[in-house]
Amino acid sequence: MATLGDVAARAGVSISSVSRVLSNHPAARISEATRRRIVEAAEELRYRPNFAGRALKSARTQVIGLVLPDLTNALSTDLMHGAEDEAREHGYTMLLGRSDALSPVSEVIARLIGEGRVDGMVLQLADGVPAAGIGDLLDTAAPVVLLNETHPGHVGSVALDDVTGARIATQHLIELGHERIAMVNGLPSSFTAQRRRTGYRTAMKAAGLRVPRGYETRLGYFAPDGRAALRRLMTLSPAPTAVVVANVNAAVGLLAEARQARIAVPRRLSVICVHDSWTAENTWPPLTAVQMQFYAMGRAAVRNVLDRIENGVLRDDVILDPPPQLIVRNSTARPPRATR
Amino acid sequence: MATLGDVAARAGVSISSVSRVLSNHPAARISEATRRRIVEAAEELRYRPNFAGRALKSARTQVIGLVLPDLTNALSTDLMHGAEDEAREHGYTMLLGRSDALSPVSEVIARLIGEGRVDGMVLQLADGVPAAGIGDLLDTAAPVVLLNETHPGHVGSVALDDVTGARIATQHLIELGHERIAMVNGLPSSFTAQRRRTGYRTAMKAAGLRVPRGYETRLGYFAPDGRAALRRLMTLSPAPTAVVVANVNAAVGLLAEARQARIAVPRRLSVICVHDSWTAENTWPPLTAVQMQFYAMGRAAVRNVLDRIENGVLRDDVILDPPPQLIVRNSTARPPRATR
DNA sequence: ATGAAAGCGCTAACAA
DNA sequence: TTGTTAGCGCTTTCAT
Repeated sequence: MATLGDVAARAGVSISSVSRVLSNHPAARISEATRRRIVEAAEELRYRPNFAGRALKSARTQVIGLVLPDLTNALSTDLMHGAEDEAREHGYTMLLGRSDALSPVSEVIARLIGEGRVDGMVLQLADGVPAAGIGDLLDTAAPVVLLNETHPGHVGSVALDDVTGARIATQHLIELGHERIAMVNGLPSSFTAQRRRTGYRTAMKAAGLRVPRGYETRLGYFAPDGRAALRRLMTLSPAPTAVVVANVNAAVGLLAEARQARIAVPRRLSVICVHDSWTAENTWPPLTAVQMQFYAMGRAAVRNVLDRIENGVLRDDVILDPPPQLIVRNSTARPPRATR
Repeated sequence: MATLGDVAARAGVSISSVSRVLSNHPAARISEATRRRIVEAAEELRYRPNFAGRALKSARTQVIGLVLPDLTNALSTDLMHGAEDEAREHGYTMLLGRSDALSPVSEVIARLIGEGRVDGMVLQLADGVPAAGIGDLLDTAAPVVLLNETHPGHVGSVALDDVTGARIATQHLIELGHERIAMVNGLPSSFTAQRRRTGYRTAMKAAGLRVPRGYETRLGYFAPDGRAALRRLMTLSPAPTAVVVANVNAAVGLLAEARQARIAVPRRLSVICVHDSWTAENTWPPLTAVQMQFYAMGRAAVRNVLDRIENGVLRDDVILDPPPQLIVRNSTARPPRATR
């Protein structure tokens, strides 16, 4: 690979002139002729600035890490796209990482920030990883912004408006005339699950509806969790006529379980979920969902990190605009006669 | 962040001794006492080797890039896990990248390899990106291994045994007694689609079955493509009694479309797909599928790159072991009476 | 307007 | 066994 020295030799100028021209130094006073010779030489040699050299000198990598617990979630895609778009517009590159049992958060942070691989990072903890344990990990050389999570004493987070999302979902069922509305939620330790629970309870309370014992399950966000939740709910008496599922993947599982148990959706049970993705369009019946703004969250998260890096601004963000949006498909309907 | 110099000062030794100890230099003859003092000092200062410094000196990053067109495919997860496991075992870090319209392959390669960010990379092209255009991009400073793709004159690729996978799927339908078997495939330009087509045709020919005009659609691997394919197939006369779908996402869409068009699966139409994922368990009916070995492919891809980097070995791999595996669920059955 | 030179953190060849 | 030193590619201050 060609270095600055190679380009300088070819253009017949000094290394520093080449550096000034190729890195668009603003205060560089370079004659047009020299500039042209340099640019030409660089192109001929297909010069590319060496990442390590630049990073070593400037103590900056122009890289932002995005660390997620599970990358194969249709929702992560939107998030990543938003983050990448925002990063690219500011001249940064995204480095996608994964955190799991084998590479715990502390290890990933040490590797990315401790070794100087990134200038900052966006971190989403896996459900069940207590934010409590990561306290001092957040006070590092580079800013860490938490996604859908807060940590006492740590400023720098971005979250969706989960409360509103769950409230919209619950209200939709209430408006259809349901009164026995259950909630299938994520683990109790999950930050988003707690907020979605608040949205659900707020809407129920505002409508003067009770939440009977057992109407809230908190088993997790995956398809098998949704299946298990439905089995549990249908043993209750009276059984719910509608259910708010806090996550689209769990809803897909719940719907499949309903088929198997011969519970007609939406005739006997209405199902709505928080989160939308292509899978929701391809269930049967197609899932009514509340679309959450993952793309916007991705952009906001990177903006939050960059504002910290470049302007020293500390901030907690909640994505209010655009707001969560109800997408009505076919898994919700009025409740069965008997209960009205 | 602490540097080698800091550690050296604290331990009262020279920088090079510290370097030797902390990077486990094999031929280093260091007294136990010194070694202990150094290790202690490093721990107290929470020393981490600076990535840029090390990379600049050694011209190695110990990073492998994994660049995929779309990371939110349940199948990519397995692939990534395999790649990461293999990389970690060899002391390498994975850098996940994405290639799409905004950051075309050439741009991504230039950035990762041209700027020296990775020591090698695994690249999967998006369907529809002609491999032809990437010729000289592959002759770079670092090895590029293609996933599910080959390029004339380029050695270094890893592929699944698509032919066998599609053959197994087709044979399953044949064994059930089907004779009018259609195939819903990916785009004609797709490498995997071509190979799966071969598997399908081989099985059909071996069984002495014809492939009537129109029985092969090649619209793509996404859910809407599967829907469109089904609509097209059902206008044919005679219509197929079974269909091999080349991808699980397309199969999910096809199944939803079948519901909507009131085509009973598997009573009137059997559906089997190549690829398995959690979504296949949660359709209705649950999808019979041929599981492909994505995890193994991920491991093999990284091994291929590392063998190239560390031993100079050039190789094209096809994952034969473990072989594709039939997972029978409920979307396949014997054909309807009339056709037997 | 251009060049010389120092130094970022690290490794390794060489010296002691 | 341990230390000194050069240099990887780059940016930037200081000279000219």
